[in-house]
Amino acid sequence: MKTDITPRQLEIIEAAGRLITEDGYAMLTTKRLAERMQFSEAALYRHFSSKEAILVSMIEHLTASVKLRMEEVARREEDPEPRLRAMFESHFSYFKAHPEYLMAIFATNFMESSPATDRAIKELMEVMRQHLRAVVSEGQKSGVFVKAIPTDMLVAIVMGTFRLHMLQWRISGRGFDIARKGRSLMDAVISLIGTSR
Amino acid sequence: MKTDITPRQLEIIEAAGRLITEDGYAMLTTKRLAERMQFSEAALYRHFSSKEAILVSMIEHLTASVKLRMEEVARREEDPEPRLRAMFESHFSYFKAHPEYLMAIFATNFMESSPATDRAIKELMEVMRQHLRAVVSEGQKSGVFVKAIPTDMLVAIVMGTFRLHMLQWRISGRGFDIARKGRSLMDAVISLIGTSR
DNA sequence: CCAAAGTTAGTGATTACTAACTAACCTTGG
DNA sequence: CCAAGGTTAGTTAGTAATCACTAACTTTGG
Repeated sequence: MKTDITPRQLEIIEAAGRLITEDGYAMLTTKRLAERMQFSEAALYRHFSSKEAILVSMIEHLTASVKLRMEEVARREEDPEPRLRAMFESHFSYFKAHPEYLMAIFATNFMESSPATDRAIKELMEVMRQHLRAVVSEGQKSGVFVKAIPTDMLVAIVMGTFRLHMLQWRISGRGFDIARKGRSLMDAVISLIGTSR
Repeated sequence: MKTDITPRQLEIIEAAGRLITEDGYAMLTTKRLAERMQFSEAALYRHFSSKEAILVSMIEHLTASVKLRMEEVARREEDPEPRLRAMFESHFSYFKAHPEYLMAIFATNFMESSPATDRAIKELMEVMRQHLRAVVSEGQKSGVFVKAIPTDMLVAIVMGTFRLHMLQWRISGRGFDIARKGRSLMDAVISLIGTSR
């Protein structure tokens, strides 16, 4: 897995993400992407070996960002509950600033279209899950989250709620404040899985 | 919205769903669909006016099924808690029997590819949400579900958990028992949003 | 008999990608 | 110092393959 990327490659990735977020995955064509980049179709292939490579690179870029941000949060916030909150805050502000990567969260539909893309998406989901699992598990140990329910189930509940929130934001055309609404939604979830109530 | 469908149309819809679930949406082409149906491409157009119409018809068919099943459950189970459980039981056994419609749950990704498909998918999500909202709201009124959290948030949590469960089932290649695992996951969710604990 | 459901043989449009060429910008050796 | 050579990033003009879809004709069941 290559994670190093040239500035020009990043521009292309961002443009591709924007196209998908705006008009859907089916509308991401090399022609349209080249138009957006204000250069010819052939120029794309000076930076990427294939269209698939652009997608994979984009998902890997997002994965790297998630890793970085989650590790930063883990360093900043020690206690499970504020840390869980901070993790979502980080996601919300990131996607607010980079809505072009929203599609990667829901990329599961063009899954099975190519093994490489498939793998990259699974990796992204897994990275998110692992970071979530760590904090939830710790919270259970320290007694702030309920112990009666298996860690993986709590993780599934939290992650599922987060994903649906992102999806509804996207469906609404980003028509509401993802951070504000997300904060209160996550407050609700945390209060539910919390032991204090 | 047309919901009446010929037997032959249903066969085509099922074949299309199977193709998408097996190989991804990008692999649903008129050529491959015709091959599956063991007839020529042109024959497709004796039953549907366009490829888009097939998709829309498929989603509407699923929507109709959801409506029917949820109404049946509402008639069978009065109390909110067992009714919520029965709703998910119904979904699990339905998708177990008809995995070809799984993609429609995640269809939100190829949204914006066409307005008609877009509308049909939104309608499906809305129908599911409304049935869920009804039972959750009733449970809050009767005091079996927590009142401190707004209905719509509880609905988002339950629905998000359900969707992620379905997604993981799909990612795993339907490699586990969706009903068994789903039952305990939903037990966990219901215990969390319940007032008894 | 005729309509419903199939066939063959195409259509133009679009797709991702490539070959061949070039202008501008390093790098390096005499 | 400076020119020869190499690299980078662009260009134009294609390519074969595939796409959804159609026209015109045929078969068949009630």
